[in-house]
Amino acid sequence: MSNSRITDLRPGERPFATILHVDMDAFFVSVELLDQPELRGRPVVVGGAGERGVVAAASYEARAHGVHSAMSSAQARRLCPHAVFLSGRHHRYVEVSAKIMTIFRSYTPLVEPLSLDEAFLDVAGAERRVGSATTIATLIRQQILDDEGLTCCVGVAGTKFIAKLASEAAKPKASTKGPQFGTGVFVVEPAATLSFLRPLPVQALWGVGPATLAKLERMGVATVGDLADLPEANVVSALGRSQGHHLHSLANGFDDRIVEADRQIKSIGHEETFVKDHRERSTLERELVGFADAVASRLRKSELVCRTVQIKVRFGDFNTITRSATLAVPTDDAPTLLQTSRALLAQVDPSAGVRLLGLSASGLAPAGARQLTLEEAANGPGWEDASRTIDEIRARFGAGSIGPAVLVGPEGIDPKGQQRQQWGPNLPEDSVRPGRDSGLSPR
DNA sequence: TCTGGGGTCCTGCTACGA
DNA sequence: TCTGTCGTAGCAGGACCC
Repeated sequence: MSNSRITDLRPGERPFATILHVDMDAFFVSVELLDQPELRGRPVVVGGAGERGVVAAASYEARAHGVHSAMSSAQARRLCPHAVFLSGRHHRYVEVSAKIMTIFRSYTPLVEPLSLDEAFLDVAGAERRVGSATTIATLIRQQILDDEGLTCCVGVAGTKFIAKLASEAAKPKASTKGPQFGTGVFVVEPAATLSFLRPLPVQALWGVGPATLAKLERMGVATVGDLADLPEANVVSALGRSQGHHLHSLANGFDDRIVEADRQIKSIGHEETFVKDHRERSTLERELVGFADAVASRLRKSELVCRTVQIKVRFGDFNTITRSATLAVPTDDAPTLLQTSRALLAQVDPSAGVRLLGLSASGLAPAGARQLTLEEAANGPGWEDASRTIDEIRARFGAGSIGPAVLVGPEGIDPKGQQRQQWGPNLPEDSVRPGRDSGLSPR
């Protein structure tokens, strides 16, 4: 690396590629194939088992038929009727993800998980001990394969954003002849950043979705290079100051975001799409009991309290509204969340039919920072003791062992917040089937 | 025939106090 | 006392990500 090159570095860019973006291949599907190896080679779809679900992950065999994540389950079934549809086991993915993150942390403490199946790693400090970033990327891939039986792709670059694009370039591609294997590791040296970046379609930029893409297309922007060549003022005028500046910087290869190992969560929520739209307020209020219990439980598990309570209501026509309120005293208890969310729900007319209801808590702070109310100071905490006891019982006997009486049905307690319905409303047990042909018979 | 769940971040508007 | 300005907080909605 010459000195002249170093002076050419863009803000935030390392002189060498030391940032890794690791992305697991079709993670949820791959975990399912570990546990059900007889499904290997077949089109497998995780998610979309219900009527209103969407696809969370698709195997490369399913992708060859045009199935992709976020597609509605109905469309996925039309494109690939012989696929095996699985409803997903979130707890299992969390378990495997934790093992993978442990592997990452054995190389560097600077690990920023983005989701269960991807993370940024800053390996600048590990290079002297282990080897170059490319060597580390190769070692990590091999160890994940050896220890967990899973494959992944790694992008290596001088910034987070380029590393993420690089991992995309390393991925296998689906085709009708089966998956076309990628390189597994793709390195973009800082000197090659612009030549790698400029030909990419502008939607490759992080933050360009359908709405922004439409605006950019109206400006004649098709590639990242097109956007980079525009005066920043034009982009800011079209997209607003923050987004305009951000995207223009990314298009020119500038990205000064660091790998943050200890990012704080900003909100905790739970929402559900119902199998059928609900029109009765009493039904929605009953759902809120479970949501408040789930959110409060997660707040306590994270040792956090919240100041803001928000409900989200999506009607049958997909129109979505939110209502929020800020509490005088931060809380982590279910009765307060329930009382507040019910008051917010009272502002909403559900008669048009509610498709989805959600409850979230934000304005989070460490639980120790909570001030006692005058009442609590005088009488001692009341509900807090009960909440702690509930948490202890759940830790010992499982999430469904105790809960609000109103949620007790013939099957026992329905524990919300266990990711039961992560990819859409579940159908009754006997109507959720893995593919049209039971999913296990030979084709 | 549609469009999940769990998040983050940003923008525009309004209210309010200094 | 009235009016205008400014900063901030709260609220609602939108866009985006995996």
